[in-house]
Amino acid sequence: MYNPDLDEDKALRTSADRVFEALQDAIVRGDIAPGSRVGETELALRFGTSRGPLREALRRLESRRLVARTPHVGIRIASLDHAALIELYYLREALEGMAARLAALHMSSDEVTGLKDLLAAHEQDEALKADTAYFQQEGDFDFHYRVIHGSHNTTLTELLIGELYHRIRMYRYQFSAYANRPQKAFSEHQRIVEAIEARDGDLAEMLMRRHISSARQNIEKHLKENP
Amino acid sequence: MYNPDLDEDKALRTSADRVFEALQDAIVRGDIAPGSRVGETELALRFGTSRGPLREALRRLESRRLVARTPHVGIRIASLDHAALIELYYLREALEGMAARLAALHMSSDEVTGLKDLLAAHEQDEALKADTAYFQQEGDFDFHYRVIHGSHNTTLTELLIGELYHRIRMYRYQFSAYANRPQKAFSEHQRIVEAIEARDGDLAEMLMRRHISSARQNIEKHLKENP
DNA sequence: ATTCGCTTGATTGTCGACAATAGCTATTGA
DNA sequence: TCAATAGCTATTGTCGACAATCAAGCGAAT
Repeated sequence: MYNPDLDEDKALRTSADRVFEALQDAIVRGDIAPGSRVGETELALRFGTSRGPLREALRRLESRRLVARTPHVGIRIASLDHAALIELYYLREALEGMAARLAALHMSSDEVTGLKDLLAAHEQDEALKADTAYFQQEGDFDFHYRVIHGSHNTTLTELLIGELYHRIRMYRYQFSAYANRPQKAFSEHQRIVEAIEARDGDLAEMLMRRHISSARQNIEKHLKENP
Repeated sequence: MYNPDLDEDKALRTSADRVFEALQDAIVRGDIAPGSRVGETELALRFGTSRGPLREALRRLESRRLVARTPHVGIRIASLDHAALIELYYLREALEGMAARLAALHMSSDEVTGLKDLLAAHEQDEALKADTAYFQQEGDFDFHYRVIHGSHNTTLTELLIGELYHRIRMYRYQFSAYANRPQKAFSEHQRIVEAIEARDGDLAEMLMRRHISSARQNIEKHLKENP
């Protein structure tokens, strides 16, 4: 799977950058219990550094809402609540809808070809054929990453990939496998690519918004059935 | 004018928080030249603290893209380029369009009344009557703040107000007064409020998107004429 | 018994010193 | 004269120690 932070060329040299990366991964993957309080000394020891660089990493994670901090008390790992997850999907609907519109206008023909090839590869995927949730977990991100990058709007890309997607990934790790109907999602992906290839920005935006909106409704329905 | 960071209740006690606030303001207002390199010791002295808290503040400002940092070299104040400004307006179009849609669905009747009162007050504003740019600088933010809050989507609100608006304010301070046709903007605001009052989410979103889109086109036209 | 206040312990906030890296300068050789 | 290298200097990265603050536990008084 594509990892956005690898784009920051040059190995993350400073200790603060390393611990930022490692801690973010630990939080996203759930290695540290969501909502739990953790001490700075404990974390510094765990990641093999001192409290100085650790605190710098914490401030960046605070900006990404992956940890919450209260002065003189300590830090708390972000907890997952359903309301915030739904809110994130509204954000995705707006932002990725715009990304699809811009992708239809600005993607190079090479990028469009690459996107079509990606979908062709997905079509051969065994997990997709079996209608398993696996496709959603991995291939879905690839598709959305490509469309977002295709917008050629670096601010939009950095915002979606650099800040919001980590939270979405965290939710997926926690409540895994929503029965997201991979085959339905796949056909929606195909229609979006067709609109992009036709350079129809309006249609691409509308289809992407529907795609994400129905994913949200699916989650809401799932949450209503399983309290 | 409304300042979002005042919402974080309790006075910003820690030194890192104070310098974060102060430095952000200095950057936004242009007190520190955009694109200039600044030393950590120099900044620490200027804000009356040591390098520890200062570096924590810098990491948060780095997340907000107000400073850029290269390891072992130093930090550089964010520079303003026109391409990024245009990109920001596409983001605003998507996000504030969604905010207007949600505001139409979720705003309380008291909030709608308050919004109408705000517009009535703007109508009496001397600067607006004279079609001066001043209205755009201050009153415009108030209106947008209220709509964004009216969405009752805290993730969306924090993203727009906490992170993106500082960059927009920085641009406004730099290339001040775009001749944004305040009276035209005001009538657009009125139509948006009417749609919200009618609980017409589709219309509210469409009007907000047009409003921001035409502001962007106005800037693009202005930039084309003045290289 | 309950509540208020104090003491104590632990954790966070801050600072100054030391180590490491990058960029600049000067020197030397062709 | 120019280029390359080596040393130097200034700045950033890291660490450990000290100070400040909060929370919990204990005790006493109503």
